[in-house]
Order: sequence, then structure tokens, then C-alpha cells
Amino acid sequence: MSVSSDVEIKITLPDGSERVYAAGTTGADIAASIGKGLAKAALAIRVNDVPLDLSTSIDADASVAVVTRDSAEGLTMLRHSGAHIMADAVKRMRPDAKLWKGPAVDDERYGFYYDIDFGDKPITDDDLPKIEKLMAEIVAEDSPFERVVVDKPEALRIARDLEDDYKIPILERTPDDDEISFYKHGGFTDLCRGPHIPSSGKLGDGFAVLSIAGAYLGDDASNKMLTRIYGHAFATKKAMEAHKNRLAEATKRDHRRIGKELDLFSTMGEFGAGLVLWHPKGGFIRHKIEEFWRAQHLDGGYDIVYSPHVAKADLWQTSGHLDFYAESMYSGMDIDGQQYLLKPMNCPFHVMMFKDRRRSYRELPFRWAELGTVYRYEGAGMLHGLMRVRGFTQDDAHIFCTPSQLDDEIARVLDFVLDMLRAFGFEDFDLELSTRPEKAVGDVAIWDTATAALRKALDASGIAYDVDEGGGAFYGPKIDVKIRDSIGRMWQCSTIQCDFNLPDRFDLSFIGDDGGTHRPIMIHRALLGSLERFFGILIENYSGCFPLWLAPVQAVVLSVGERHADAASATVRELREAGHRVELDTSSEKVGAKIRNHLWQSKIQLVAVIGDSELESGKLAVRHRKDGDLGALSPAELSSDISRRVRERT
RNA sequence: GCUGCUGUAGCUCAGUGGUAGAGCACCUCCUUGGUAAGGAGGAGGUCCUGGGUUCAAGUCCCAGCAGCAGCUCCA
Repeated sequence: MSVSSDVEIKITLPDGSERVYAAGTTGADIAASIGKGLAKAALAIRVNDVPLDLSTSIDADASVAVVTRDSAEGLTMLRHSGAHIMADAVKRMRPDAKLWKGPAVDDERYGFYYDIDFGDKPITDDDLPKIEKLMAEIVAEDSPFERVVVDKPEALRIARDLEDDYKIPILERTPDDDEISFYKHGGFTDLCRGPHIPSSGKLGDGFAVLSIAGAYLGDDASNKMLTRIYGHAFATKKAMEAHKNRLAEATKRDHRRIGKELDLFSTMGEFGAGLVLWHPKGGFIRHKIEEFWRAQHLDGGYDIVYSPHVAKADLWQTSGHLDFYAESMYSGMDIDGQQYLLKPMNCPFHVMMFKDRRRSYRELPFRWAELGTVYRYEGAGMLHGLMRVRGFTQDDAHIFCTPSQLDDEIARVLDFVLDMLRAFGFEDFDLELSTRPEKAVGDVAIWDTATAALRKALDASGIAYDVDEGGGAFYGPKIDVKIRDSIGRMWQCSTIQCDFNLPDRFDLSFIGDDGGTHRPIMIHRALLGSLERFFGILIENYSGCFPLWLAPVQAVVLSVGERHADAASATVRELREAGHRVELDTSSEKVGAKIRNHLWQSKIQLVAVIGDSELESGKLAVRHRKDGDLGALSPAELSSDISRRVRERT
């Protein structure tokens, strides 16, 4: 700028190479000097690791990286600028709209949003295509994004001129000597730190306006609700289309839709929102899950216990639930003049079981597992298919152990969790350790011991994990496990939590080898989380095509014509006697229609066809949904194929 | 809970204040067929519920219930 162009500066590029430029050179100049392609793809620069506009001039030696539209950082900028362009489009459509904020976000569905106040005339879904069209016009105008740096009084003047009322309190809170910047493109100006893409045209054609929803001002429920418009942007139109296809794929897999189509479950709707009916086919799958779960637990050193659905208010008082969890609990019922409450958790019952008699260190650890059905009040807007319900069954267990057993128990639980999840086809995990928060019960020493035990188990697992410092519950540190499903989404199911609170509240103790009384440590753990939610995840993961060990129907035998019906029926009988779940189809449909119904509509894995040549050979023409034609198999061969698939859990 | 949208046949959804519709599924009959939809006919409705406006309401208004999207919440 003011520096004369005969002063030279040294620019270090990310590959370590150095180039000399005239002082005052811009990011755009540097990109252009390196290559045409880079210049085209460049959106911004990083100067000494600070992201800046491409038009920023550089006056001193620096390391510079060009941010391109296909990098993660570039995409974030593209989306952030997309939010500005969307806001511009909205303002063109509705000049009375008052802007709040519009960041880029890291979300599976959306790339950016803008929160906007439309006063008493909110926009509707019908307006979204209009906004998208206006955005395309703004992109076509290709107006440069221009950074305007002002002082605070000037900034306030600009905000008032723009009638952007929500920006004024932000500016008023800003310290007087802070640098305040606006970004302008065309006739649109918005308060923003930046950086932005060089011009609106750089947004390209890979963007979309996706949906609208309410969002609180400042994401605070005590504030008024604004309209949030969601959009997304990608480097190319092709990538945008691919994203739309992913959204469509997720919609296709929606467990509510598949649950209906395959008649797996329903929810009680107006007879009880958030309450689930497991239909026979869903019930069968649950039965297989529970059967496996029980077998694993018995093998894994657990005992299986049962507890009631209700208990006197006193229990929930002692446990602390009435003090800390009351708003999630249902109002109770009066039994003999005593207040009883539905259980929101199983732990107090297991604690009572521990307290039933005096315990010795020789008995510990106890590992008590229960498929315990609990009821929790969830706000009406929270309910979602099987994923968020008001009555659900936790695959719960509580381990009571001595401090010296903690290491082993934690390591054992973590192994157990991962094995269980792998059995259901999940191989990819995210682990997170949450440590002591500010407000916590229990000695710092016991926290340290427990946290170390969790950390040790995580290290031993060989899986990378994140640490959420201070993110633990007030009663103890924990490990959360997330699983990645077949289309890349993460779900949290498992949690392993140490608890230093309940043993205190219930004054639990055991007699140690010194003859004195000691406090046991309690570990809560759920592997699948809630059976309802886990079932929902399984449905979406498998898209309703369940592996044979879970599938309610493993195969269908169908006849080509009437004269094959008896043989088909006999085959079904034979396969059923071998323990397989097989159905018969002798309906008067054409073979193509039957195949379509079973393999593609009902998502059954195997069909076996019997026609003239099969009658002749005594074999079956077997077709698998994914593996295709398996050729001619005898009933015994089909039976062992089914058995193999069950064993392999495929 | 909050904001917005939606609620019509078992399912997916059309429907302009004036006689309730389609496709699929279902039932019956015809067809007995060879690997992703054979044909014909039939039955099926508290248009979510309750109020209101109107000569007349599936349609407009209000309230409730439920569902959907998001926000807030989530030991």
C-alpha cells in the first residue's frame, strides 16, 4: 500500500520454498504467480497462520498458504460467504428482515445458516426456492467482497443505517479499541470478522437453500425465536448433488419409515406420545438381541437381576433423583397413602440389592446387569421415533468393586463394550474420556484414581480417544463410546461412568480384609444404551436388511406354478425342522413379482425357487439379495448356508 | 417447552366454500407363470378432536391432540 514497490519481501510457501515479491503484493498476486489453477481455486490466504482475504496486501516477510475451495478450510469460508450471499438474497426479497447471525457450521446436513427476524410475517418453505434463485443472481453479479474497517461510532452508525437492530448490542459490547470490520458485496453490507471469498461469483453453482426452522436468539431458550434458514455449499455442483443424494439416502433409511414398511414397531401416537409398540417382527429382533446380550453377560461374569418399575418417593429422595432429576420424572401414584414414583433409572434398586445384607470384600466385585425399563419425561418437541422416547429399556449394569479392583473392572468393561458392538456390525468407534468438572462430589484422590483407571483402559484399547477436560458428571469421570454406521454417521450408545455419589448417599459399605468398613466404588455402564434407540440405529445401519442371525424371516421358498406347491411346502417344513425361519409363498404371482416382494420389498436375504427342473433334480434355485444367484442347492446345502451366515452374523 | 409446517382410505398423497379422489396394499375371480410389478372386478372414509364463521366447511378462523423440521434441554 504505502510501501514503495521496490522494497522486496520474502514469502515462504507451505512446501518450504521461498519466493521474493514486491512489498504490498496481495494473496491473489501470490496465487497467480504460482499457477493459473491455484489462482482460480484460491479463496483466501493464511499469513503466518492467520486467515485473511485474498486481497490483503503483505508488507513484510511472511509464511503464506493459499486457501483453496476444495480444502476443509476453504469450504468453511465458502459456506460462510454463502451465508452472507443468502442474507443478501433474503434482504432483496424482504427488506424488512432483521439479520442476527450467519455462521458456517460443521454438520452432517447443513453447511451454514442465517438467523433472521421476519417480524410478524415469517417466511415459509415456499420462499426457499426464491431465495436460492436470488442467490444465483447475486453469484452471477460476481460483486467483490470488500472489507471495511471502521471505529466503533462509525460501526454503530452503519448498523443503524442498515436497520440491523440485532447488530447494535453486539457492537455496544465490543471494546472501544477493537478493530471492527464490515464486509460489503454489491449493495449488501454485514458486520463480520471475515475473511471472505474474493467475490460473490466464487460461490459457484454448488450451493442450496435447504430448510427453515425456529432458533432462539443467541441459542438461549429465554430469548425470542428467530427464523433460521439452513443452506449448504460445496466446491462444485457435483459435490452439492452428492450431498443431496446422501440426504436422500438417510431419508430412505429413516427407521420410522422402514419400521412402518416392514411392520417392525409403531408408536402410540395420541394414546401416549413417546411410547413404543414392538410388533411381532420387531419383537423377534429384540428377542434375538436380548438372547445374545444375556448369553454374553453370563459368559462375561455378570449376574442378571430384575427390579420393579416403581418405588416410594423416599428411595428417590435418598438417591438424589427428586432433587436433581425431578423434572424428568413422572408424577407419582398414591398407594396406601404413600407416594410411589416410576423409575427413571435402575441404579437405586441395584444399590438396595447391595444393601440387602452385609457385604465382604471377598464377594466383590458384583456385576449386576438388568434390561431395565425406565420412564423419563421428555419434552414434546424431543420425541423422535425410537431414538428419543418416554419409556425405554436400558441395557444397564452396575459394578460394585473395591478401589483396588477398579483398574481391572474398567478394562474389562471397555473390552466387553467393544466386543458387543462389533457383534452388531460396528467396527469404527470414537472414544471420549470426560474428567472432573468444577462442581463435583468425592475426594480429588478418588477422582484421580478412577480417571487414571479409565485412561489406562483407553490406552490399552489401542483406539485413539478424545479427552473432555471437566466434562464429567458431578459424581464421577466417564468414557463415552460412539459408533459409526454404514453411511458414516456417529451414534452414541455406550457409556461407562464411575459414581462416587450414590455409594455415599446410601452409605454403602463392605467389610475389608482389615475387618473395617469401606466404601465400594460403583460403575454404571450401558452398552447398547436403550434397546429402542439401538434398534432404531440398527434399522438405519442395515437399512432394514438385517443380518441373518437377527432377521425375523431368513428365507422364503416359492413355487413357480401350482404343481410345485407341495414340494415347496415340504422344503419349508424341512428347513424349519433344521431350526431356520423360513416362509412359504405359493401365491399366484409371477416369479418376478415374488422375487421383488421378498428380496426387495420385504428385505429378506434368501429366496429359493422350486419349478419343474428343481422337482426333477431335488434341488432349489437359490438367490441371495446381495450375493445374487447361488445356483442349485439341495435343502441341506441351503440349510448349512443359512447356518454359516448366522454364525458369521452376515 | 419454543418457532414454523403438517394431519383426507392400511400406506404414499391429490383435492378451487357446494355429491370424497388416485396409486400401492387388501378381498374375489381369471391367469400357473422361471428371477425387480400378469389381468379384471370389489370392498374400504368420524377428511385428527372440539368449538366458531357461513345458506353451505375436508377447505376459512380459534383451541386442543398428534406428527415433522429445528432450537433449548438431556446424570
